[in-house]
Amino acid sequence: MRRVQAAALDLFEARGYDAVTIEDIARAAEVSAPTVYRNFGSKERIVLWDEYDPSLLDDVAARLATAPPLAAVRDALEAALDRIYADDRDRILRRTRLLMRHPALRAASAGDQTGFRDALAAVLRGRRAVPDELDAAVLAAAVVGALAVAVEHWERQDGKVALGTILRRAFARLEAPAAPRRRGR
Amino acid sequence: MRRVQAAALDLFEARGYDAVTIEDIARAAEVSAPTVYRNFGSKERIVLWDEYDPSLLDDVAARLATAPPLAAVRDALEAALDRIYADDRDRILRRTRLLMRHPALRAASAGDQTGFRDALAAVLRGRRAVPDELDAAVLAAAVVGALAVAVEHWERQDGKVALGTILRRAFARLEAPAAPRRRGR
DNA sequence: CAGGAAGTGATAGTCTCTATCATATGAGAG
DNA sequence: CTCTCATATGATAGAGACTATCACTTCCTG
Repeated sequence: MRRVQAAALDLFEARGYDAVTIEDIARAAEVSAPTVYRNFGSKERIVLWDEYDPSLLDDVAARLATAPPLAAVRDALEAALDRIYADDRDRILRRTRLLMRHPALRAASAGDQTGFRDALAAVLRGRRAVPDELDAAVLAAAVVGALAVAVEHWERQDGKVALGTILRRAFARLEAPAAPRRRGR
Repeated sequence: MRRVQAAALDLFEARGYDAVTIEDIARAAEVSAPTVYRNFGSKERIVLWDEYDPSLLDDVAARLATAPPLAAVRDALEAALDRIYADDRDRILRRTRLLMRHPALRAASAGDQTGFRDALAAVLRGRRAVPDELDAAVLAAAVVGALAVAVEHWERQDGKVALGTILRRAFARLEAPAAPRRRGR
């Protein structure tokens, strides 16, 4: 599967997402087209595959016992980031770059974020950290939005500024949304 | 175009989104299939068409002169809502219902929200209300997320609670994200 | 009335994605 | 070693979304 994704990323970067067919990818990865679909389900999923870490929500739930909601999510995200940053940084950067340049991929990614938002809201409510349904959903949406914005900001600078740093700045803004001014960057 | 959308909504509700082909819609609306594509561009757009109001961003920009960012966006949204609520409430409810039940539509809608988020961030920055790029993007993402969550909450209750009320509650949560408790609902 | 712009329908074709079937590969039971 | 079953793969056929092109109509303008 990694071989298929790697071959697909190469082709997409070389020729553009729309100009590459599933047949091309299958041929480059030395598998058949139906196999690609069995593994990934759709063309977009080849790029989006592996985007999320299922243990992240467990970590959030654990941290909710001692920390306020926003801090719990922020710290869990930073910890997850540290874990994968060393190994997968370049691959994530490549995928994010593709993602931001092709509307079909952006839409699919945004759909994934909605799913993650719902899962996060369920954790916030389940742990009684934010009992009200609407409140939990609003917080989860804000958090997921901040994460997405941070990743896009990171990509726009070619990954030169550590993603953890940007994420902290984004969360700081979330925690004090009404205060437009902060110290100089 | 309204005739095509109305016919499509009827068919989607009766048979389910996936079971209806463009040919079916074209036949029901008494046009040809290529015409449907020329007008809407894609199957999802038939449902999503007319979702946004271009003058909304101008209104936000105007309000930024006198109000803080969150209040400006909130008031502009409520005003826009009041304007369309009387006429289009039922149609929006039907479309939202379809939207939440079919992953392809959810993803497309989420992609639109990303576009709206970027446009809103540009307005916040352009008016010097939130000069920093990341700050503006975080705020815009939080706002768009809150709006989406409010609309979904509204649909989940079959539109029985006024959308404006839900939106105000969502924004109240955004403005004080660190305070988990509020007065009883 | 002539000519041009814009919208429509018809047709053909590409590509994504699904379903089905046959085949191969590998693990465990006898 | 062989039989059996489960799983993965490939090949094929097909539906349907979407694009491109062409011819035709309509309507607007000079």
